[in-house]
Amino acid sequence: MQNSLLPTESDRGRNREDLREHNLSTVVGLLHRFGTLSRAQLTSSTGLNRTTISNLVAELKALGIVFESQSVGTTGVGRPSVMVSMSGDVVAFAVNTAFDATTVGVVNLLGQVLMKARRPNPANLSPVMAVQIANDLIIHLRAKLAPGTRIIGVGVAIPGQVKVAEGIVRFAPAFKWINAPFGPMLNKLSNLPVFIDNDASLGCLAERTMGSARKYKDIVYLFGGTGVGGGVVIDGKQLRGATGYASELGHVRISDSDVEDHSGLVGTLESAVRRDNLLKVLGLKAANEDELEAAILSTESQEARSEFHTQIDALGVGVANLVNIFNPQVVILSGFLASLFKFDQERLLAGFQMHSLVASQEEVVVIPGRLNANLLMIGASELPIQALIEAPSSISHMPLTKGRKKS
Amino acid sequence: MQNSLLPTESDRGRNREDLREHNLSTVVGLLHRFGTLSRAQLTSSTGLNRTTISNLVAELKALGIVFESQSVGTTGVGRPSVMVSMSGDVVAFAVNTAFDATTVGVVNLLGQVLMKARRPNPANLSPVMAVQIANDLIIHLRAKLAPGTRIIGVGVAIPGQVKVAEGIVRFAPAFKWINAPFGPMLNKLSNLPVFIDNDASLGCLAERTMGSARKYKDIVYLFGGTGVGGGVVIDGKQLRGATGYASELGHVRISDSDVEDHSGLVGTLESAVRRDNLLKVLGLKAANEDELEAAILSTESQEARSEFHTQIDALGVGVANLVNIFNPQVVILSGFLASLFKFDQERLLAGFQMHSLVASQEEVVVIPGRLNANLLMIGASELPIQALIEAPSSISHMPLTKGRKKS
DNA sequence: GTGAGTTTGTTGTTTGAATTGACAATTTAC
DNA sequence: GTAAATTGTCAATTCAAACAACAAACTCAC
Repeated sequence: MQNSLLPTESDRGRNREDLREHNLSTVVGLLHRFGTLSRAQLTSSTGLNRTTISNLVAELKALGIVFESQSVGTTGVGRPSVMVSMSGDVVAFAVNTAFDATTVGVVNLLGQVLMKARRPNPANLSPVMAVQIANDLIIHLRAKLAPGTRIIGVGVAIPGQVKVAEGIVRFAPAFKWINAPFGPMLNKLSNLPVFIDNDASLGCLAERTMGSARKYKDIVYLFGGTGVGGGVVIDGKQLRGATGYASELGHVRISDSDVEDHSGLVGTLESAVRRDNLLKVLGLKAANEDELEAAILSTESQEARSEFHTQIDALGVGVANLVNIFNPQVVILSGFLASLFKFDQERLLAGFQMHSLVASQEEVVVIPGRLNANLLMIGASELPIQALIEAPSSISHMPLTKGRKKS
Repeated sequence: MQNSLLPTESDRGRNREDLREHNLSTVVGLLHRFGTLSRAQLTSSTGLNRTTISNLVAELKALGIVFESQSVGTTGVGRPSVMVSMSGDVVAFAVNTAFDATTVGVVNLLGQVLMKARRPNPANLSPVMAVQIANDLIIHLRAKLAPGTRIIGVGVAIPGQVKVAEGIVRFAPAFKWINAPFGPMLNKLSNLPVFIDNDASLGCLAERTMGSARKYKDIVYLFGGTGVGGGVVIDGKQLRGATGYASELGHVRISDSDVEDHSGLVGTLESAVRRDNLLKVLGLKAANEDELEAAILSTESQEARSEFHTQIDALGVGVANLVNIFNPQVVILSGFLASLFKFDQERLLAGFQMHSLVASQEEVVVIPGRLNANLLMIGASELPIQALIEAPSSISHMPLTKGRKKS
């Protein structure tokens, strides 16, 4: 065999166990998206036999991932079907290490944020300190969990480029981190499986699971915060790239300008569409999302409105480029990009249409994101949840909180 | 159930038949990539049992997709393993409807082009005429096929945007076609399964299967012909987008210029990196690939070299953008883009590095394409071949050429 | 209220793809 | 020539999904 052409993981064959795991995975995935489904609905969605669904659900019940309940209300003729729901006793920790503060949340399998804790970050936050803070908050929340709660892992959202497979933060400009092994360190402290990814990519996952993009499977997502980040979902799967750095949509060069963005690249979308300029023309020192949006939508200043128009035009080019490249079903604008969108939707769409191919633009919708406060909590929790969905029986190795739950 | 959240195809469960088909598919896919493998190699690559591989190969042999032969030469200790190869009796037709001519080829499962036929296109080629010409050439070649040859379908490369699922050419600027149902028409005439896609996307597939990108599974491909087209492979799978228009990488706006490209978009990569300008500064009226490359590499004209530099700088920006977006393992430059790359590789790489993120650029290689003459023959044939790989047992429904083959 | 019709859950049986174990075949190494 | 190693083959086993038959629980028409 030519040793330069090695067979990859996808060349593996499948046996009966893989078949079973796949079907378990399919059921868990459906329940995660839909919350509660009847066994009859699972049967028709999966195309599997009644008996098989019955067995699969029984196994998931034994694993503690789902529970069954009687259907309430009328459902039509015939024997009412048993309802299957995600267990509330299975949770993931979500960590968002942002510039100003670290937030940790407890999220259940339905994407509900059960608890949250926040601690401000010190200046010059080092990776070690960041991991320590995250772990402290995890310990704090873990103590409050009901006895018998099963923890499937920790998902971490980082404002920077992440080597996903190894859990290494390759470069986080906000903290000036280079090659910080955040994942392995937090794993060692917390003794839990840790998954890390870029914050914007996780925002995209959140909108797909619980937000504006639930209906879609080909999604381009742009988030405007300090900088501009992005996420992409293709055929239901997150775009990660060879090493996990993909979907840096803010760093696409769209003009000849030599204005720098936060990573030092010139003429990029992030260099043209920027929150700091919005604050400046609005005369604001600082503002949260809602305050900024209110100011944008209410200002009468011509200077400010002119700046909005400039930024909207640049955003239109950025969106057009991404539509030409990805031909998505939907483009989600989040953060202050959603505010710009609301300020002058027509202008944005006109600019977008001017710069994208007719065919690609005709079936795409551009809409604002829906999630705000819990965006990154939900997004980060998706990482361990997706891992659970891919291999449901792995849950039997996960730790259980001390104490005994009433059965 | 919320009817706005319908379960999709990927929510289907799997049964034993799907399991079998998947394993057959895995074996065929390996053989397509590697040509010939021993049963022992198949066993270790797939992780399946010896007995299972034996059964799978026997079934594929019965389907006529593979054949077995004794291993030649020494292979080490132990009983020598039986070699398994792709059958030479199974072929696909490849159609390339280009501006000046239509080319049809016969390609076997190993990606070898067995025969080729070409006919110039008349001016103002209509879709009906194009289909007629393609079908004539198919009939011509079909008559020459050895008796007993099995035909799995037709793959068509079109210079334009294609609604892949429906086989409709949405827009082909070279022919001024709009919504031409090329696929259904050719299917009706030829009575064969027809698959259509954009030519650059198929060039990408070809380089992945038989060319420079064989080793990689995350690939960005740029082709410079009349215009600039692109193709993307993510984790071994072609990027198609929601309707099939994805990877229009030439139409990404990279500057403030208002120069139009062939689709009327301004400031795009295609508007800046253009063959016609190269020909002009070189004083050429027309040239094939090799002539153009020779002229580029040998000219002493300062005006020409200055134009090359301008185009290379634009190409550097384009490549940087794509690396930021996709984080691929490799970027393949094909057509005259490969010639520009060869003209001044350092300048291109320097420009690319200036405009891409450090992390994303550090593990990517930029290389020229390797396939030339048969690029689109191989690429187009990949469409029916991929369909066969996905569902190997479907071959039993495929037509056989008349006559009886010696068994 | 009753019975017909409909849909779902359950139980026991069947099916078939992959695996296992035992043994034969064929090579290399000494 | 014999031992060790690797591969092919056959019979038996395993087990996830499907199937068939029946029971359970509902709606609807009367």
